[in-house]
Amino acid sequence: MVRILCVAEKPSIAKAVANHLAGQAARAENTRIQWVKNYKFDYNFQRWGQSSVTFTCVAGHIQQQDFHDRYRKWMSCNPADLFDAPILTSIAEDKKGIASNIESQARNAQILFIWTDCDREGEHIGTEIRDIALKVNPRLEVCRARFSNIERAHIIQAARTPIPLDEAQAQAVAARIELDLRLGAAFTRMQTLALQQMIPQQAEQKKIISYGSCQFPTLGFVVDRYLRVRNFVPEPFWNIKVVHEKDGINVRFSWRRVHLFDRMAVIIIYERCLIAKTAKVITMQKKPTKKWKPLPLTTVELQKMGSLFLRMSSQEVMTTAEALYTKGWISYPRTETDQFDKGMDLRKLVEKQQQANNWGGFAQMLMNGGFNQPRNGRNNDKAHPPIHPVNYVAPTALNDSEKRVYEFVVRRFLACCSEDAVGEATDIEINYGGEIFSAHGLTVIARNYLDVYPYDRWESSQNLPQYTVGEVFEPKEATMHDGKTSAPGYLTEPELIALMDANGIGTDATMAEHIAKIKEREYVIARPKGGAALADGGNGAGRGGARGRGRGRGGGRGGRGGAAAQNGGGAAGGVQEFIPTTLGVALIEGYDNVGFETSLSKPFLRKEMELQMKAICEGRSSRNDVVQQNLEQYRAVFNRTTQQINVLKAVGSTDPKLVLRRLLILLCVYRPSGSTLSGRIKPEYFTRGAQRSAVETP
DNA sequence: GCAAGGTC
Repeated sequence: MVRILCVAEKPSIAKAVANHLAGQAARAENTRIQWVKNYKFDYNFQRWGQSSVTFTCVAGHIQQQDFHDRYRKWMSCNPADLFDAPILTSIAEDKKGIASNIESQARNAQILFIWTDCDREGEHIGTEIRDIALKVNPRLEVCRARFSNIERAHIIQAARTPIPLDEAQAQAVAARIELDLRLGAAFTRMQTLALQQMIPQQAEQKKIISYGSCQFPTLGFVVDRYLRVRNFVPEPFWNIKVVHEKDGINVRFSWRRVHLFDRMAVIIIYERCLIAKTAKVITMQKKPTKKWKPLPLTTVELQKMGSLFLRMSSQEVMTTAEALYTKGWISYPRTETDQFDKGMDLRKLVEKQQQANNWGGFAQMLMNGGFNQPRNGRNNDKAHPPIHPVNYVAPTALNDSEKRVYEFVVRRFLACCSEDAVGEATDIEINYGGEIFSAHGLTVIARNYLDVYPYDRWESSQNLPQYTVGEVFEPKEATMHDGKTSAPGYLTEPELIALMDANGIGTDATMAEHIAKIKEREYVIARPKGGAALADGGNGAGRGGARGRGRGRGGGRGGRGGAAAQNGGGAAGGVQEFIPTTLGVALIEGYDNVGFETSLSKPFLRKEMELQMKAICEGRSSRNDVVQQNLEQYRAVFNRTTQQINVLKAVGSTDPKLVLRRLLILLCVYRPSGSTLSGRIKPEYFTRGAQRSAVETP
């Protein structure tokens, strides 16, 4: 029989695929690594016939790259040398056991069949596995499986039609790895060595001042918003409100123009209304409306909702979700997919939740005919299904944060399998002195999914009385009001995640880490939203007024803290907001003003790298070209920055308090245009959209 | 003492 070695990217895939192919629970041999098993069974492959199979796995990347010893010590070389210092590839210390398992299994095999995830990183991991195996057995025939989920039929089809590894994709990843390492190390050392001594706090604690292609843009978003808040100048506005009493109900009409920034104009319009005396109904509409149930859960959405409603940081949410996954309660928590595969038996999963105290009744209702197929979003990573519960677990078996995350995952899943909420909307429009005013009402008729999903709110407003078109009435009140626009809030964690996602900063699995990193580096501090009072007086008075300003806040999910209270009690809303430290602002401002068109803090560089990786994948570019071209560009920034810091040092300030101030000013000396730290509004980036692209607004 | 990516 042919001997075939199959290797998956992670234990769960190895187990699932092995069992599918074996047609039963495959025999699992223990290895020296606790979570890695070698599954043994026979299988009749279309290509090789009846075969003896060993199915094992790795756990992500196996190799690691680092500089030679000579360059590894910080003081052993100039940081600039890292742009072309030789890089060593070796087996990562904690992967030695995994590598030797592959080696010993490969010795006996004739064919290496790779089952890593079908994405770029998976392709690279595949080449790592191949290289290790070929070293001990050069005659191995190597191929990979193409699969996008672990449904039985799909897996069997993949086993039938192996394809070659995609060399180009692996090369693209190799380019990314090399650039991240060289640039990260070079800039981190340079910044730290040059700036640490100038900042007493950093020097005392030997704090690193790191640079990374993801952490810097992440910091950039926080600083960007901070400057918007700081530079915000409230603008006074005026508006008109109309009230009419009918059937004992006070109907409040709001102005279609919302508000105007010209007091005189509003006075004139207001007088026209008063002179007109009566208003005429021009629209009276009642129409059915819906609030759509949520989409199937992706990682990004889990992190956003988690930091909004579960009183946890996105990193805690992820750590907890991973624990729940490892214990077998929820599915793989790293996925971009918001569509359930048609073939998936969702009812079976709903069924398991019937025994729950809190939502069991709802699950039963779904089983008794209430079930609806979930909506489909636009994303499918072809690797993993949306996050969903795979088994029921009693809350008593979970710790506090696990309880909250599990509950959220289950409720979200049940909501997806439920029905949209149904309501009736009433819209009334009146013409009053030539101006249009409107009133909007909502009656919720059937809550449906909302019953199991307290994180969404949709409530009936006051019932509006019946009007008829053409009806004329005299308003009870018409009043003119003034207000002023209010500053946006500091960036919250869910908003930051949305920005990172929309601009392709990090992956769903790493975004939370980058956020944690800029906290750890003391580039930003996190605090509960609305903690200390803002200079502008917060959100109170002018909330409605902010609508007309166009440049609003990013996420647009401001006022929904309420559901947190329903869900587990305690303080409503645990949303964190981020404020950059002086150091954080200095770094971003500094690089923004080094004098290059695109700053290191902007997401475009990452986006650019993404495009170049794509070019490698499509054969339009090569790994070497991309690496060299990028290194050249960054070297210019590196040299310029080093120069500027040297200028700063030459000043020889001894007053530590003034040093940072100087740093800011000096770093700004070379800026091309007349922008300064104060009084500048930078572009706000994409906050929505599945496309992973950054757009520089003019 | 550096990065970001995978995963346990």
